[in-house]
Amino acid sequence: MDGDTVSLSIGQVAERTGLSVHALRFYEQEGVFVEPVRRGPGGRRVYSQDDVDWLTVCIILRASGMPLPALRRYADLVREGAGNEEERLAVLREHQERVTGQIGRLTQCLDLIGFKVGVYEDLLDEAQRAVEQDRPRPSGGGPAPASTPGTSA
Amino acid sequence: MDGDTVSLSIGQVAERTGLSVHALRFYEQEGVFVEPVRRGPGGRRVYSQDDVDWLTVCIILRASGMPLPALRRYADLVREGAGNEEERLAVLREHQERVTGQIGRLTQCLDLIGFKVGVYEDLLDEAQRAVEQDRPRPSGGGPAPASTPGTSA
DNA sequence: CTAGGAGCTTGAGTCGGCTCTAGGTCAAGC
DNA sequence: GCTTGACCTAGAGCCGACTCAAGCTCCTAG
Repeated sequence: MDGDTVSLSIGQVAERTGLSVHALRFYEQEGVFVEPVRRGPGGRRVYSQDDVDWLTVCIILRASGMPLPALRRYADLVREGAGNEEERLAVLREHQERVTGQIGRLTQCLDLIGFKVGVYEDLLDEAQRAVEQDRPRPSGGGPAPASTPGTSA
Repeated sequence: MDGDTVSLSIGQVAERTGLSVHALRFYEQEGVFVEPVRRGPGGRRVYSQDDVDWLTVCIILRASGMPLPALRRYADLVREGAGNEEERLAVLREHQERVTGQIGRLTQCLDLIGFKVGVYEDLLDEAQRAVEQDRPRPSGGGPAPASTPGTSA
């Protein structure tokens, strides 16, 4: 790999990961990196391609809701080296389940939202049709909207 | 409906919605309710079945990541009464897209996680097979795990 | 030689969404 | 009369994950 041949400043890493320089320093402090971040002249951080690759994974895990402590734990295990693959797997599996569950819950919510969107679309469609036919909407006898917040709002 | 016939204390509502009494008071303060919560003797809150139904919707919207301000806006529109259905629809559609996007992103993340889980499973499978055959694992020549954090860790 | 820009550290501030505390009212039961 | 328990208000505190500010060191260009 070319992990050794590239060396990036914090600004460059921020640019290509989308993380802020603040977040990068924060992550370092939180022990998210596998290797301690190297330092160049003047104490400046020097990142390798491997660091960026690792960050890419981290970003994905974070984006899917893995809490920082779990991420740190995972980094700890990787840092320890070979021999703890079961534990790494456990961390990943736990997160996998979290995400699967979350997707399931969101999908359920989406059903309800879709249903309500449909209700309002129908409502507006009808109103629109009434207008187009130059037939004033019945204002007293029709189905009264918003009378039962739980189902119609 | 039986919205008028039931009247519940804050504790009962907490019990049947799963929200805490704190959260209920907080939501009220944040303007999440459509009707101002009625008060009984001694200034105690009295909730109707409609309130509980509305809360059920709120819980689903919150669970799918709708921010409180959006929820309040939606409640505001419903409170205003008929005539603003387009706006309600807009709020719902916006949220619908948020959720769809979120599910998409989570699904992508899940792909990567599944991939990594698979890698570790294979790794451990192999190790297990080696042990069962009473054949000591090669410790120097095999594929070295964790050498490229981005893909193997 | 000085101004700008990127980086450094430490520590404080922010935001969303609750959660908890303090101090008080009220009704029921012993 | 006293305790208990559910409720009230106002306001403080907490958690996670950043984000920002102050005050410093460098290096480079004009």
